[in-house]
Amino acid sequence: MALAINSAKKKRVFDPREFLATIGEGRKVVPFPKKQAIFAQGDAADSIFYIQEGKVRLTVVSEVGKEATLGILGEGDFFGEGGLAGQPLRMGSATAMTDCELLQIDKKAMMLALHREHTFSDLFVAYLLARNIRYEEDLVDQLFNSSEKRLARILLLLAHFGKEGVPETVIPKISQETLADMIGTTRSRVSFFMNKFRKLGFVNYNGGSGLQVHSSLLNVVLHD
Amino acid sequence: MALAINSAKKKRVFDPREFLATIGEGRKVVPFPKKQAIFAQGDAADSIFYIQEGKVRLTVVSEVGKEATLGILGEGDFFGEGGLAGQPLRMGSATAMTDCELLQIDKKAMMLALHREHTFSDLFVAYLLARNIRYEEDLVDQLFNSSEKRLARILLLLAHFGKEGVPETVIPKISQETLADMIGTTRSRVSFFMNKFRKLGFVNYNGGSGLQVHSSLLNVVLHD
DNA sequence: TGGAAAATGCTCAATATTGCTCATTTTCAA
DNA sequence: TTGAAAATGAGCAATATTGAGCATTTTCCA
Repeated sequence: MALAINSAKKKRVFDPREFLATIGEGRKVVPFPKKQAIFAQGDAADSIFYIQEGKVRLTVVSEVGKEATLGILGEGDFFGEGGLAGQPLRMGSATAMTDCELLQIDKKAMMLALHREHTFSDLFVAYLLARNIRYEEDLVDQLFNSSEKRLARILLLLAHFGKEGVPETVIPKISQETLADMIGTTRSRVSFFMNKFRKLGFVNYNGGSGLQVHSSLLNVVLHD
Repeated sequence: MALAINSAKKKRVFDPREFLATIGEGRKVVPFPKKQAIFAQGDAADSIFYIQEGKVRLTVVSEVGKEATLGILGEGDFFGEGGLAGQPLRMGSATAMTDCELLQIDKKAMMLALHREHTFSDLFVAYLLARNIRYEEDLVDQLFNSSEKRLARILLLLAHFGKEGVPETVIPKISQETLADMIGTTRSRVSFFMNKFRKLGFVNYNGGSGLQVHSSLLNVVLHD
């Protein structure tokens, strides 16, 4: 499903970690081992998270049990902010994809922090704006593109989800099932297109754990 | 296409209009007659808008000329905020659906205003959070539901897009073409489902300009 | 009010997508 | 290392969707 592969890695004039550390009460650093659930759909939404380290996957499960992946977030991203908008319960689940170090902030403490420090408030607004733009792009992608193009787009995004600025041509392990959940199609389809892409030389993956993406070639798929 | 029928009508502890009026420089009230373009995809994005009165439609056009409607906004909504996040150009177009009275605020003035008044900053953050939630819902809708369900959902949302709290059972004039753009399908499909819904008694529309929605019945479609 | 433009309802063939199933291959923890 | 679980590649019939075209009906403005 239309995944948001965020990574709020901007030039750091202001270090949110440093500021967040100054929130006394209502804040704690929590480590999560790989695969652990951070929160589940339906839990009370009384805190928000900031990723200090690691990758987190956000998912939603439909009434009939279908799963969608709404985003894969990385260092510098916030998540679980729905509570701030008055949502009493988590609308989806969050799971650690790698070992993570998260900063968990109580809703109340977060609101106070937003008032205390303009720079922090600015950072949060910037984050929300970026997230909005990303959701909008995902939506547009869903509305305009076929599942083949959506797959190509997600692969490209994943390929650039590497370290600071350095495009990874090798995508970390990700199952076809998850890819299907990300672009809103079935695993059949993903398998079909992945093999097509492979035969055409757009991607490379042979048993090995890594998936190699040839960005410029995949771009062709995206733009017809 | 996955339209966001927003309407930021909350309890008003703080009147944004009043505060916005105090921004001296860099702010002006602009009237837009029905159907007039407010800005177009590709324009410079150097201001943001606040809707004082009227309805505005946000659209995007794809490379191949397909059009998507990203949202229909109403009183109390902001739009064109992409510039605040650093987007130099408009990523889509905004058009007045009715006669509108908009407050246009320069990017710089907006940023100053966010600093000057905490309450305003809070309001804007709340708006962004609400928008995020809405985009997320639209995305989930796209990922999970068939076009028939998406149409049902949009009709329900439009039906509740009325005056403060009072659900409208009659939806203002909206073409099947626009509906198709909103849910990401073709007019054929919309025509097909609209007639199906009509035959089943879920909606009513006979030439007359209004479309009547039987919410509880349509809800059945949505939940199978 | 007369027309032109827009919107609607329908049909149809060509595709795309789903939702299975099944046989292998890979991965991973005990 | 080994066995169970997860992931993959394929095939296939049933559906859903697209993208056209075309005849009416409605809308709306000059």
